[in-house]
Amino acid sequence: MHKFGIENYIAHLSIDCVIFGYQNNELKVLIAKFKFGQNVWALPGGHILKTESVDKAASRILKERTGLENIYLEQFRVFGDENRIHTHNFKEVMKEELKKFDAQRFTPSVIEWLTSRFVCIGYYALVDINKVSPQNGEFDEYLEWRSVKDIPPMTYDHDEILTLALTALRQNLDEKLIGFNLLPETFTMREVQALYEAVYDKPFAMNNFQKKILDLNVLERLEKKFTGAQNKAPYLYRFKRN
Amino acid sequence: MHKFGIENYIAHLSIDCVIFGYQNNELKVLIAKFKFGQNVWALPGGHILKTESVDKAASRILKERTGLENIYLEQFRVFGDENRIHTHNFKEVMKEELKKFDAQRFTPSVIEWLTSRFVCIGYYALVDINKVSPQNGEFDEYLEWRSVKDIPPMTYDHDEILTLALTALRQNLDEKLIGFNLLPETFTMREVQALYEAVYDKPFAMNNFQKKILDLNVLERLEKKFTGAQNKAPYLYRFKRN
DNA sequence: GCAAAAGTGTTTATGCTACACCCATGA
DNA sequence: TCATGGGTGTAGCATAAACACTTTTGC
Repeated sequence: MHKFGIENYIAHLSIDCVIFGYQNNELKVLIAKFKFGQNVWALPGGHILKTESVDKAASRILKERTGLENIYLEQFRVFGDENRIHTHNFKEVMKEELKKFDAQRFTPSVIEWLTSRFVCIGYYALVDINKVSPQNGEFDEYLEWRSVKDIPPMTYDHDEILTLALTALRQNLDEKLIGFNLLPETFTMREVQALYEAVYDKPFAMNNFQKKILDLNVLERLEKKFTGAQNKAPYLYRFKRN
Repeated sequence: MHKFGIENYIAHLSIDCVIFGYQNNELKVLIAKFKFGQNVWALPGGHILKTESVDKAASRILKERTGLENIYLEQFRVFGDENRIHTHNFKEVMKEELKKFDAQRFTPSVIEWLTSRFVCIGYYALVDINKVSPQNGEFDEYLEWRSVKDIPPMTYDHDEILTLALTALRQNLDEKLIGFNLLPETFTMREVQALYEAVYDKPFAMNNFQKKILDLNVLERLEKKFTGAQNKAPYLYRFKRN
């Protein structure tokens, strides 16, 4: 493999992505376990080509990790502390490990570039978890969907980035109707409610919730869904396409 | 003057500031008229030192232009289009003018650096307009407070940056109680209302507005303000410090 | 029929809007 | 005493929360 092409990317500026999915009544985040170090976790991220827009870079990075295009993506904050990388212990581990990893590809100057100070643009993404086939990045041992309630400590300031992404998601879920990006094509009202409960980590009353969602006038009711359970079959809904 | 120290700054990353003030019942923005070109206007901006945080860079830039410290500042969006500078006519004007301006200070490599592709972090600031003494930047002929309703076309995508700053301000004014940063130490309820009317560009009913603001429980009522007008003297208020 | 969960209707509380009214001030 | 604008109270409306009830499904 040829040398890592630092000259193609904007230096000192990176993107980190908080990829939200929803499964088994839990809000989940796709995080990466590194090959380096012991039990080192991080948010998927990447760099911006000198010739591409920041938004396109985020889409590209998302596609590389999930295989999906046209993902719902939202830029939510810049993390620009001067010490967010510099004072972190993991920086030195990273330097050592990169050297051992592939000396051809990661020359001293590349390693210096990769471990220098970075300003990070935080994006969050909403995906239908069933459609995603996670793809390891170059430094990833594997990717894993983890409940937001069970996130291991992550490198640098990634814990803070996740926290603020969740805050931004909560603020936008209602207003921008983005929650439906987390659900499959058709879904029951109960599933929408369970999603909201997972995001906000609190219960909603069924009748009021249903009224609120239907009053948004963005769903169309389809046929009933017979599950074989001995109770009334719930209706399926679909997001209206105008 | 010595050479412009590009080596001290992060390349391809800049900050632009929308500085809001309030005067004569109008919401105003501090914008700069350039020495270069004809009638060229821009938002105040600057670069980020390699050793300083993004937030501190924004504070520094604000202090350079307004003389104020501890300004209310909010990062609201990143502008990362790959062509936001590149395809803009003004880029070529800028290159020419910088060369003529000071060939010692603006060497070809510095000019190349300054007119290359930039990703911009947008901040908005709220200031008490009476406390500000505008200071010209290096390229500014003068700075001017202009009503948001009377902004001349600005360079690059600065018009869009201003529009989105105003959107962000409107979203935050209520929730974060930031509006009081635009007012002097003490003020009447009528003045608060006029400020809100200027920001949202719509009228509010006096009694309901007063109730809403007082219910926030963040103001303390002081003595009356006698203006000599032949009507009931309004109370002065002050923002509570806890 | 019965348990389980879906779905709907009604009442209550809350907050916002609109209207009506009173009060202080200086000429 | 009057015009002017400040300040307060209350009724009406719309929205949201709480409570109660009916319906469907498979055993």
